[in-house]
Amino acid sequence: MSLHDQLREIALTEFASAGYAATSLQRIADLAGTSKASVLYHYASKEQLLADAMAPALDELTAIVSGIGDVAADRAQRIAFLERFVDALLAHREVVHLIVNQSATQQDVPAFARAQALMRELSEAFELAAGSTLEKLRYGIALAGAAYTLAASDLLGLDSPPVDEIRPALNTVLRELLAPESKD
Amino acid sequence: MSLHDQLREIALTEFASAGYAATSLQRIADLAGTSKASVLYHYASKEQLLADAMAPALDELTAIVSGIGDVAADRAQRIAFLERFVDALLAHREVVHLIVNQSATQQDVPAFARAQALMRELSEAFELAAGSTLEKLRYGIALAGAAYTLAASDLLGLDSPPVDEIRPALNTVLRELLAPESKD
DNA sequence: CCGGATTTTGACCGATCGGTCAGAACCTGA
DNA sequence: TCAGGTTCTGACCGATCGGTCAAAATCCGG
Repeated sequence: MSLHDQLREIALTEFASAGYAATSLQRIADLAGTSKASVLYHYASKEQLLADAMAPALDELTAIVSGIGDVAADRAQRIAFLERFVDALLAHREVVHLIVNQSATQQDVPAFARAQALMRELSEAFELAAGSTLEKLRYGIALAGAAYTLAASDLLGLDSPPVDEIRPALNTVLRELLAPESKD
Repeated sequence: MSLHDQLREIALTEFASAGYAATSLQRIADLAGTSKASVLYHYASKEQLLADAMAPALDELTAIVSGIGDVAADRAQRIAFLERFVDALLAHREVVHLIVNQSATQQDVPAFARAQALMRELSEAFELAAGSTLEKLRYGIALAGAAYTLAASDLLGLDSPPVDEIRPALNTVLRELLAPESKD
C-alpha cells in the first residue's frame, strides 16, 4: 500500500482512539515511520487529512440519509432505512466513533461540521416523522444509542461480539423501537 | 455568588459547549471578567477546575450505580434504578454532555478517567444482567441513547421540550426496552 | 489609621503544535 | 549517464497554551 493511503488509515485510527485534537502530525508520522513534513506533503493540512479519512463514510451516510423516503408512514421503508443505517454503522465504525464522540466539540473543523450537519438532517427527518415528545425520544434513543453503543464498545474494553452477531441484534432492537409489528 | 463559584459554573458551561481542550483558561477568565492568573489562584490547575466542576454530578452518579442492586432478576429494582438514572441525567445535563462527548478521548485527564470508569462499571453491571448479545445491545442502546440524546439535543439546535415533559417520556422508553410488563 | 492576610494582576517561561521552505535524496525514462 | 520530476527531510517560524512569580491592590479586624 502506498504511503499516501497508509497515512490516511493510521490517521483515522489515531483520530478515533486518541482524538483529533490530541493526535499530532508528528505522532502520525512516527507511526508511519516517516517525517511530519512528509505527512504535510501528502495532505495539505491536518484538516484535509481528516476530511479525506472520513469522506468515504460520510458520503455513504449522506446518501442513506438523503434517500430516507417517507419514513413516517411506511413501515417497510422504515425497516429498509434501518437496515441500511445499521450496515453503514458497522462498515465504518471508526468514523462513527469520530462523529459520535468528537464532532460535537470540533465544529470549526470542516469534516466535523459536515458530520454535524448530517446528524442534524437525520434528526430533522425523524422530527417530522414523530408526533409526540415520546416518539421523538424513541427515535433519538434508538439511533443515537445504536451509534454510541457501537462506538463505545471498543473503547470500554468490552469484548464486542463478531459483526454477524451484532448486525441482526441491532436490527432487532431498532425494529422493536421504531417499527414494531403492531404499528402500521 | 463568589468568584470562586462563578468560575466553576462558567468553566462547566464552556467545557460542555466548546470542549475541554478547546477552552483556554484565558477565555474562562475573559467570560468572568478577571485575569487568567486569577483563575489559577482559585483552582490549582485547569484539570482541578474541571474536576471540581464535575464532582457533584459524578458523586451522584457513582452513588446511583453503586446501589444498583440486583438489576437482573427484579423488575421493580430495574424500574427504580432507571428512575434514579433519568433524574440524575436531567439534573446534570452539562456534565452528562461532557461525559458522553469528551471522556472517550481525554482519558489522561483524571476527571474524565473517573467518568470513564463509571461508565465501565455501569456497563459491566448490565453485562452480567444480560444473557445474550441481543440483551446486551438493548441495555447499551437504552442507556447510551438516553444519555446521548439528552446531551445532543442542546447541541443540534433542537428545541428541547421542558423537563417535566421529557422525564416521563424518557422513563417510558427505557421501561419499554429494559422493563417491559411482560417480563418478570 | 495601620498591618497582615487575601486576592488580583501583568510579565514571563517552556513546551507543543501546525505549517513553511530550501534543499537533499530518490526514481525513471531517454 | 544524465536530466526532470517526484518524494522526503531537518531546520525553522509564529502562535497558543498551561503555569509561575513577584509585586501591586484590596480587604478587614484591632
